[in-house]
Amino acid sequence: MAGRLTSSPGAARKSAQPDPTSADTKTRILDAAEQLFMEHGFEATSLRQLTTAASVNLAAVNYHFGSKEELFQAVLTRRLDPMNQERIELLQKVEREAQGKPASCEKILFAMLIPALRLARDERRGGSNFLRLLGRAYADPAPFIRHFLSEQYAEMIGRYKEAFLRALPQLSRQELTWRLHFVMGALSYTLAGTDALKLFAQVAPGEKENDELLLQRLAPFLVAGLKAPPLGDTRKLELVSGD
Amino acid sequence: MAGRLTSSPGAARKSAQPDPTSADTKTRILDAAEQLFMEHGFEATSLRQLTTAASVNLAAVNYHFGSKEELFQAVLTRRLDPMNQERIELLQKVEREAQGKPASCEKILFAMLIPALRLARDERRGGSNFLRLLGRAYADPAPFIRHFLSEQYAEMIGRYKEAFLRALPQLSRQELTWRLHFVMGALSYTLAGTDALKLFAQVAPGEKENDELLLQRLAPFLVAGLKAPPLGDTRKLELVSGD
DNA sequence: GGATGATTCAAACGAGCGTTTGAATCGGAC
DNA sequence: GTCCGATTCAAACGCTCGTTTGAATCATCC
Repeated sequence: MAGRLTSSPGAARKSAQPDPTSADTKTRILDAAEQLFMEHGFEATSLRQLTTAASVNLAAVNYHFGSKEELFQAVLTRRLDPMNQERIELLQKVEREAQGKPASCEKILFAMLIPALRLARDERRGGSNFLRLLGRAYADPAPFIRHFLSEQYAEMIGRYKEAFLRALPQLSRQELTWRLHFVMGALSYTLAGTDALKLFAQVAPGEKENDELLLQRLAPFLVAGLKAPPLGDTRKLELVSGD
Repeated sequence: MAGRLTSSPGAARKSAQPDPTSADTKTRILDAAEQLFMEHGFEATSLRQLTTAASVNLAAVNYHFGSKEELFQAVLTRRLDPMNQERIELLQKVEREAQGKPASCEKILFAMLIPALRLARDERRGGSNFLRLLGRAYADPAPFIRHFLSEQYAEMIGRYKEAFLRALPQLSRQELTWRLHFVMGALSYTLAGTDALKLFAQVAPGEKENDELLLQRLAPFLVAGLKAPPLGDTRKLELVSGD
């Protein structure tokens, strides 16, 4: 048996150009996995098609990552870690600029959206492919994916919740928890979308509906939802009354 | 070979009680499939565990439904068809009561949510299990699922879009298309949720956060988002400016 | 230039998959 | 009581899966 976990295996190589075929084996696997997991999902992507697409040997995945599951986590962590770190830093900057006063709801939300948008526009970091993968991972029932994501998101979400609580003092902590849930839902569903959009059709096909325009439409929707009067302030909804 | 597709195979039986083990074979398969597809997703659910859970023979799925994919569609269609039909009827009722004037945004939205809520509360129709399955199906990349869902939803969504257009004349058709997309995102993500909620934790564990309360929180959020001023009315968001 | 450890490779492993088969069984009609 | 189509059943088919193995290759240092 080769020394699979004795030391970080990829330590021998030196540089990595953005050339698709000449890159590091590890990187080639990650790139192909990002693409294929996004297109077909985790379960429906086989290591054989993945390693073929990456032009590496079948055994390379288990050698470099240990297992298919660990590969999936590596694919996510490569982009998610820096993105969430950037979100935290941006939030800190927003709060610094507010000088003790609560930052505005809009600015907090933008601090959350901007790193996602930057990532989507950066082809060197997977472009919008990765965000679509992330949106789908969010809805995946596999327990290891759910546990992994909740760990990756816990700190970032916690910090944003505190910031929103100060910006929206009329909301109880519980009410805000729900609304952040809705925000993440609309966001991840939208990012995962593209073809789901065809449900609603009529988006002019020639028009470049790029990610920036998308978030420009999403932001006002979410800000208005976050600022809506909480449940108790309006009359109770009459749901499920008799016909 | 038995006459697999010569006539509707289940036509010999007569009555079906809600007893879990004494029901129709077809029904037992559908019930088990609903549960397992919800828990593990389509790909990760094997016909062997499914037929074992339903206490039927392995071959019964192919005999009664033809294939695993067709079974999945049958699981969806059993609940989705009536629910979307109810949504359409409820919308017609709302528009009738408005007597020519555009119906209010709230009422249109409620007409969409109420059938989902009714289904969620009806244990005989799968309760909230099915809605969770539906939320996950919405994010599934498998093409046959996406095509199937877009067909199932096309008419309902189209009618609601026209109604919302009248209720929200300040929105362009394109803007509304996006907002309905966000609405469906928040809705399906929320319905698929349950354990995703633990991302945000702190929802008191003893408290019965049932589906009614959930939609009571979701509705004001969505209404506010739908009514938000469209993009052009506010200053352009300054995304991705330099630091 | 031989030793050493990291990496790649072809091949195989055992398991589980969706589906098919053909016989056994059932239940009502005649 | 016999027939017949509908249904159930145990067994197998062919295939693909993720993973493992042990030898071959490569790069590096002494």
